[in-house]
Amino acid sequence: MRPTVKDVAALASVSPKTVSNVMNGIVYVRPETRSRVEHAIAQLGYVPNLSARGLRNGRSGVIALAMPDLSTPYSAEMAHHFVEVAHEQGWGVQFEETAVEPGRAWDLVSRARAHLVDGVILNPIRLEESIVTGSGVLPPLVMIGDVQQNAVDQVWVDSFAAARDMTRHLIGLGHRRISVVGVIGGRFDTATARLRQEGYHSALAEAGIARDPSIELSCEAWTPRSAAERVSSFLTHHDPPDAFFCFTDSMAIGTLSALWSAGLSARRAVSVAGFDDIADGQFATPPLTTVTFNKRYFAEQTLELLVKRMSTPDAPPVRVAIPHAIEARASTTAR
Amino acid sequence: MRPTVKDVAALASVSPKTVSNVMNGIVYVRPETRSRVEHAIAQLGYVPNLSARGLRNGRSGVIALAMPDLSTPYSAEMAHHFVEVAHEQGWGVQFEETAVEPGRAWDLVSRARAHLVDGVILNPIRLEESIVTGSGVLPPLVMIGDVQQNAVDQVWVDSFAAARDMTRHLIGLGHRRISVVGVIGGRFDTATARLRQEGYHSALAEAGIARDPSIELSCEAWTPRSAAERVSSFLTHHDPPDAFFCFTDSMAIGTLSALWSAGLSARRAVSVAGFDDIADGQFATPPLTTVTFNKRYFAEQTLELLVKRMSTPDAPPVRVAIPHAIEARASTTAR
DNA sequence: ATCGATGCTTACATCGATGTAATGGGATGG
DNA sequence: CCATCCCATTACATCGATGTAAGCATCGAT
Repeated sequence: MRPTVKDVAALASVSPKTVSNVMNGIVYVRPETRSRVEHAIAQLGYVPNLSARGLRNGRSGVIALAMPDLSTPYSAEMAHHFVEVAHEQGWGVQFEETAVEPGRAWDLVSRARAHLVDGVILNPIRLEESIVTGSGVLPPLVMIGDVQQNAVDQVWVDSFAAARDMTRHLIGLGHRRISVVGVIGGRFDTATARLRQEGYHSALAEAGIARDPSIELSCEAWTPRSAAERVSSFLTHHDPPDAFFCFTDSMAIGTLSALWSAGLSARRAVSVAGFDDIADGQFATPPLTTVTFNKRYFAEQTLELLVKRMSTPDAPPVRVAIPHAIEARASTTAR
Repeated sequence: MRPTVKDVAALASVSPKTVSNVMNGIVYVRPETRSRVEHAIAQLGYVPNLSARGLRNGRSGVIALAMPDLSTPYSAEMAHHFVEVAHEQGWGVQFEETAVEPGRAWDLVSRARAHLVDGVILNPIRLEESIVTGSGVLPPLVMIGDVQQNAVDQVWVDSFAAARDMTRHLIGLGHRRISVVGVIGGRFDTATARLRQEGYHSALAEAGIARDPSIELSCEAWTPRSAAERVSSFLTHHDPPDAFFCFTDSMAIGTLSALWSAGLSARRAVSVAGFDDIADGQFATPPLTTVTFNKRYFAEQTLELLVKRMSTPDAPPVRVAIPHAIEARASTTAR
């Protein structure tokens, strides 16, 4: 049977509350009493029951992180940083995946309200209306990503500006016929895709390049497979463009693969750029030019917002933009 | 203020316990009463407080997953499957990373004992003696990976056999001078590296090929970067081998990158094989030959063991091996 | 020596859900 | 029409930690 405060108290000949005082360290406890209690704790191997503590003071010390799909390298890197930063501050992190089925995000928010988690970091693909307009009070919640809303705190990278900057970069290298991979289309429509597409259009416009819908390629999913298939089928019917700007590194990797299959060396013939700066992008062949941002900083800012929100639930929502930059590597070259 | 069973009970004109009975569904409740209660629950937006429930019946409904580094594609894919399988069975999953600092795994086990999690899935790199020999009772615990022990349940892929099979595959393609990447050496020493190295040696021996320590390359970490650096420096001093067998796909990707930088096309000149079958391996250039296994099945088996362990803590430990296979792709070709 | 103040420690109630044992109402059979 | 049994429902206690307010020393000052 696991020892409780009672057992510790009995062994140390004090009351349960004194044990609690020793552990929480807010109230002053005589040094001699303290050491007796600490000794008893060590001797019994006592560990506080967090369910009981959570019930009593309404905090579990756990936050939830909801991402569309944990298995993608991008999500994994973000998750890594969130777990690290949270851990350093004493938080546990519980995971959810939201892409698997609709409504998952809502489940999660419910669980938050069930007090198993004290707050939620949510990365929606689309705006789940149910969350923001949901009946009742929302748990402390920070959204990450591009979804446009102003009901809750949000941390994001400016997809529009970043996509515009990347397109400018490609234009600066002398490319004119720049294909984009991952635009909205078919069943696929996300805030992120929309914004990146607009950023691309904006850069084209300012350079006086006409849009060509036939080289704006949509994918069923933002995966290497989907991009590879789309680009392959494109290449069988069209001349290769000067460059491919893929809306994620994963799709860029798929695109490189498709070019390789088609016998086109990305270095010589066609530039390829990505977005997200995932670790493996540096080791693609050739190393991938991409949009980078400080993921660790992103996680820190998000957690800071979340913790603030916990203490001041009624403060007006805040939006924080994380700076981005173009990381030029060998996959994009001058024409 | 969040509604409680009491509020629901009052609204439905029943007792709190009846509300509980409706929700847990074990005791029969008259349909009319049931619907009245359900209506009240919906109307109030009632969600049970899991801390309270956890306190009362000693279960939190959450398990912990501890992996060395969540940001690697391999860990991410495994994590994805664990989260999915667990979710389907109603479990929440809490994450920990163990590679960051020694002792992290032990913290985790403590937290388990604190009843915030009902069980732990642990992927150690080395055997943390403290865990198995640790004082007191262990929480329900399943280890995944190659670490040799027989104190607790374990699920694993037979690294020795798989590495032997892959080496046989390369030998079968006509390769004789087969370099391995990721062997133990320097500060780096893991059970997995050791077993894969032994499997490699075993296949060499049965083919009558002499071992050549100068082509057994150790890396500081099992990352693309580390492998790329190691292989690059190797290639500046030695002739390229017939093939590289990398102990993970991540290292294989780094190796491909190094070969590319050195101006060697992996397709024509040098075969490269990996291990783990991460998603991006298929989209490497060329697509990566690798050791594959059913990750979803791995997760299912692990969770099954964990749940069994929860109900029968004193049953003898079990070890489950997950079948593996060689997935031959374009990165390995006949000589 | 007594009063008051200071401050460590204690008893008790509480958080919310649920197992246990008792209660009450209704149906059935004689 | 009454006794009996059955079963849905209820009152109460409980899980473990901790806030609240009372209690009890000890010490200093008058």
